[in-house]
Formats: sequence, C-alpha cells, structure tokens
Amino acid sequence: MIHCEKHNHCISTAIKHGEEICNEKGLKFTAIRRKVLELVWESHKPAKAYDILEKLAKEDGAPVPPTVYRALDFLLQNGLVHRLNSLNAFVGCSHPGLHKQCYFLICTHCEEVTECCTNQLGKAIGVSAKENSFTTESVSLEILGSCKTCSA
Amino acid sequence: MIHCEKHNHCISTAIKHGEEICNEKGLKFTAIRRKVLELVWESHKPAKAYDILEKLAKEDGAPVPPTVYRALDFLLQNGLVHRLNSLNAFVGCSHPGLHKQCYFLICTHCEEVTECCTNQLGKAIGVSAKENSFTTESVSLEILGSCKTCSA
DNA sequence: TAAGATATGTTATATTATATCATTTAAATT
DNA sequence: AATTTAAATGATATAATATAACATATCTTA
Repeated sequence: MIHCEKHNHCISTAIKHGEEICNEKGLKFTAIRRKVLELVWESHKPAKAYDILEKLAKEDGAPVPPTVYRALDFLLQNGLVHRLNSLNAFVGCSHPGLHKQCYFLICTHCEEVTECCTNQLGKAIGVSAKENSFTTESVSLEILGSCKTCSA
Repeated sequence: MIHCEKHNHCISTAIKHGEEICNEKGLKFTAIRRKVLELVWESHKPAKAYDILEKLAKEDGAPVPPTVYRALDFLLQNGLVHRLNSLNAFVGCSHPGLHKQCYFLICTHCEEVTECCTNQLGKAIGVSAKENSFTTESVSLEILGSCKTCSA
C-alpha cells in the first residue's frame, strides 16, 4: 500500500500542481479539469474513465464520455496524470514536471500503483534503443506484481 | 523496416514453432489457431483483432469476435504472440520459448515492431523493483519512436 | 459406448473511446 | 463596451475493443 499519512494532502498537492502548471503555461484549469483530477486522485489505484464519469454524474448534471476524455487528455498532455496502457486506466502523476520518463509498479492484489523514475532504467532503455538504431519518442513501462504489503 | 529476405520464411517458421510448442505441451494446434497465427504473421506490423476477424471472414464462413479472441488468448498463453498494450494489437513472437522478458520497439512511422530481449534491461528492471520491495510477475515495456529506416 | 474435458458456435452485451457539429464562454482586439 | 476569435464544453451518435453465457460438437480415455 502506498504510504500516505493523510490522503487529503495528496489530493490538495495534486490540485496545487495543476494550478501551477496551468499558470505557467497560460492554460485554463477549468472546473471540469479540476474535478476530474480530484477524482483520479481519489486513491492511488488506477481510475477508469467510466468510473470517473459515474462519480462526476453524482455531482454535476449528466456528463457524457467526451467530457471526461477531454479532461483526461488535457491532464495527460500536461503531465498531470498518466495512462496505464495495460489497464486502460489513469493515475495521478506524483511529481509533475520533474521527470521525462517514469514507470509503474502495479500491484495486482491491492491495485495500488507506485510511480518510479530512475535514471538507470532510462539509460538502459536508451542504450538498448541505440543498439537498434531506434530513436525513442516515448516509453511505456508497466510492471505488474505484488507490492511490499501484499507479498509479505 | 524489418530485414527479412523472404517473409514466407517468417510465417512458416512461426507455424513450425506453433506445432512444436503444442506437441511439447500436448495442446491442440487447431485450424483456427493456426490460421490466426498466420494472419498475425502476415506482416511485422501489429495486427488488430478485428482486422484478423475480417481476413478470417474472407476464407471461413462468418467468424465472430470470440473466435478470434479465443485463438489469440491461446497463442498469448503459449508464448506464440505478444500483445502490445499501447496499441491494442498483437504481433507474432520472434523466438517463442526462448525468453522470459522481452520488449518492443514500435516505429510510429512504418508501424513495424521489433522484439528485443536484453538481460541488461531485465536486470535493471529487477533491481528497481527490488528497491521498492516489489515482486515482479510480468513486465510490459513498449518503446515508441522511429526505426532506423524511418529516422534516416 | 459413456463420461468428461476441451474446443467451437452463437447470441448478446459490456467496455473503452472518438467523430461531429452546435453552443457557450473567455480573451484579445478594436 | 462591442466585435472578433479562439478555446472549451454540450450533445448526439457511433466506432472500436472485448467478454459473458450457454449450446453444441469433437476429441480422450476409462
């Protein structure tokens, strides 16, 4: 399990990051975008687009898929959330703006996701790509298994 | 682009691998499974399930999604194909049975996919997981970018 | 041959995601 | 402030991907 004393703090930090990044880039951190970011950050587990849609529906009127996907796309574009391809789901970015590449430890038992970024791994990937004369544009690395708590 | 002199050779090798692996494991390499494997191997580009379905339809009667997905699941289970999570697509495995972990260089221009496996990278991932007390069950690593030909 | 297991057929539906066009809101310009 | 423009959202429809559930057939082996 992710060790966060007060999860409210995770959420408020994420929102603050959202505000900062949008300010820096002159983008609008609209109500919908903010709300979707909050919902993604409800937990450290991957959030599915249609689950977000349902939660949104309980507060706002009758949102439709494009509403959620647009907000998620915006958040993805600006590094505030990540998409987990192996799960078709989204997690909040733990430290937006700070890294180029990161990867994910996804616990298949408690479902919690840990975001990691090591230079080592990034380098190893770079070397390997180079050996194949391949120019890397983006990397998707997802590790499924058991987290510390769940494998203990 | 993948350098294969005669692509027929890739296909026939893949089918031979299918036969061998099924023999070893006492599994049935049925007509559908064989056909789907051939279709996945039509090229070195990722094959989409519904494209396979269409091609299948031109030969057989009126196949339906479960037919294709069952065959793909079987081939996945037995290491004959891989799923590319970032594309919702499938590629043939270049050397079934020979590796535990592999990763993919996916060219976003010509769409061709190169399957790689380096111990180095596998080790780096292992180390990183260990640092997080994480027990790895499976790894999905997909690198999007430009292959040699396309970036030249 | 009968029983059990595996594979396939069939229908329906669940899940994930996007295209398109209309409308509204915000920002920039005059 | 009014006008223009761009960005965001609303709304409807549909595309793309995948699985559930149950019936039937085929293959194994007791």
